[in-house]
Amino acid sequence: MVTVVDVAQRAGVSPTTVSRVLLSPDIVSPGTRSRVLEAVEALGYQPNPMAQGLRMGRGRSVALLVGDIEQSVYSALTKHIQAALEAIGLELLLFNLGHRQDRLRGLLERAAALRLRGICIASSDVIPIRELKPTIQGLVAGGIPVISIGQRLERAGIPSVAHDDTAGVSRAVDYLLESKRGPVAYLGRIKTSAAGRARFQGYRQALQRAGIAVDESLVWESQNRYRYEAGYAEMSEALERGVRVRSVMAASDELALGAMAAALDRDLRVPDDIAIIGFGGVSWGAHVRPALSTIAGNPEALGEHVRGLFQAIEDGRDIPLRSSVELKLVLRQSS
Amino acid sequence: MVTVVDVAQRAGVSPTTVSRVLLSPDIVSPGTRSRVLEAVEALGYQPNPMAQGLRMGRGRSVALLVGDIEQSVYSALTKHIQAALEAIGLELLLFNLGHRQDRLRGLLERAAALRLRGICIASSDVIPIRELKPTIQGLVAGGIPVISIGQRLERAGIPSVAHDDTAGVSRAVDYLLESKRGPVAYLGRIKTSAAGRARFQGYRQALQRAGIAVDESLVWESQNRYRYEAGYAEMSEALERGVRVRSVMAASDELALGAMAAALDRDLRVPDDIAIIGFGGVSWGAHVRPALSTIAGNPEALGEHVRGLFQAIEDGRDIPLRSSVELKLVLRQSS
DNA sequence: ACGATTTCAGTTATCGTTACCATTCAAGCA
DNA sequence: TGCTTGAATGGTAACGATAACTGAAATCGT
Repeated sequence: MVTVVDVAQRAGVSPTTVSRVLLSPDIVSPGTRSRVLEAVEALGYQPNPMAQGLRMGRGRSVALLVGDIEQSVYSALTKHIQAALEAIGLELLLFNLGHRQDRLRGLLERAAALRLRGICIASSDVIPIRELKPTIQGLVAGGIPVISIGQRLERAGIPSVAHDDTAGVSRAVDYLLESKRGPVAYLGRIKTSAAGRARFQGYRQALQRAGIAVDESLVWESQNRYRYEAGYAEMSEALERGVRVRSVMAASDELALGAMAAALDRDLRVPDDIAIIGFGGVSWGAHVRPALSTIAGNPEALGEHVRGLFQAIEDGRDIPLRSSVELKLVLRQSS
Repeated sequence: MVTVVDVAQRAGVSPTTVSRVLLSPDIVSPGTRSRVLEAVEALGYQPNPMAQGLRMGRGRSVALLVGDIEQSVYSALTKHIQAALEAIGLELLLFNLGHRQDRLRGLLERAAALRLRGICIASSDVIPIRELKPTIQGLVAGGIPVISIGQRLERAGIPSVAHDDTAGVSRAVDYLLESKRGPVAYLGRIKTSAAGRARFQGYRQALQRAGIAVDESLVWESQNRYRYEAGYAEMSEALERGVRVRSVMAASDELALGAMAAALDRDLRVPDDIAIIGFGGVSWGAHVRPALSTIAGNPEALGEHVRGLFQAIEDGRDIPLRSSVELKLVLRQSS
């Protein structure tokens, strides 16, 4: 492998100068600079990141701790974060949490030794933040920024970038209300997570604006996470009970699909008998029949924000504790 | 941060001994060893990976070059590969190719400088292998193994682990034939990729075993990759033409879903009028109505194989140029 | 035209670890 | 006993890069 010394020899300068040309070109005279650059080019020199990392006290990789890469929300996010980091010359070290808290803890403890450039936590699972806070503060104090994506952790002092769930759901419920189909039900977990609360809050806000009181029999609080079966079960149950409902705002696309399947299995027509809007904007939503209307996330914008944050960090600027990204309402066949 | 020197002082030995305890414990006397271990424990020492990497000439990270992490095949694979690598103390550096050849090339060229432990290419896209071969050979010669996952590149000398597509499709077509519904169509790209050829080969083998000649009007060669719209278009067209067909073997789940939608849109019943089996085993296949029968991949087994390969590499053993993983036929409602 | 300041490049030390060689000491053997 | 052999450990020099310091030349102001 070709090293700084090789380049230096070829350019007739010292290794330091080579380093300078690469890191802060403006403090080197134009003549020397171009000679060095030429040598770099000719020899195909690429700095050894481990030597750099050792010397500078930190590497070029950012760890992404993701809830479950297999879920499309996370894989989409991962894709854009990777692109965003690559755009500013950083690498993505991927760790799949698989929804296990102990792994998060362990990873966070290893992080300092890894000399990471930063840590992104992208998980919608409940994070034992109280317990983790000292570890995280230690990391931040040691120069390793920790940010949360998709889950608001700003109250714990962790810069967070997330979608504005309340506004998104609110807009979708507005739409369902405007179509004047009758009662709108809400399907999703509410109390178990901040995101759940935020989404439900959007539902309440929309009803409130329309001057409608929340009917408890139309709030179906699914217990079994955000999965398909729960949606199917809740919808089936409501239909069994004979609840009068013309549209459903589901807090996830899986739930929505489950609810839709339950309705279809009972020979109800979607959207004629029941309109359904999901949340998440997963790609398969467009391919099921009827195609699922949904409140889609904007992973690209999320990625851009992350890029902005890291760029700010690199430049030594302060970063905001809270940033929001707008969701968008994607209307397809189901509503 | 605590270093070897700190540990050495506390244990009353030299840094060399500490290093030895950690890397080859058996050449240190039990007494010293336990004293060192105790000091490591007490101080919470964690080796600096960059210093190690610099000294030893390579790091602990493996790059995964993935076609498109957003596709569930790849995200599932990524998940298991990450777990497999972590199990042997390696880290996963993720790069999303986004189906762009130039990126693959660029990444491969940067790889040597990154001092990677290895490179996994997981892409079903056409790889300009002839052009890339010298670069890859350079990497291998430089001690960085390159392996392919999901695409057979063994003819180019690249160790590959992939599903046995031919056997999988063959088994599924056997099943469709056995149900005696009549003509079985094949839907998918054939000539454009080795995987396409392998899958089609499975179709041919099954027909051949059953003593049936391949009917060209039942072979629908979709041009537009493996996507939904292509499936929809091909199926529609065949139906328009009045082709007599009772079941469809689709080379991807997206194609299958497209074909299914086309059939459904023409008021045909699935599986009663037309049975459909897809390929890929994506998770949403279970959630669409009717639930999609499919030939499912086995990403976990793939991950295990990769772990085996890297373990072998670490141990200095030779690795096989070709390994296969069995697909499994998942029968749901559509067949 | 002379000292003060700036610009530019080189020298040296260091980041934390491990490989190589040297050293010590005990055991084995004739 | 004296010599070889081996096990166990320590000293030191790298790995490849950069930061702090140093020195020389160039620029500046008056």
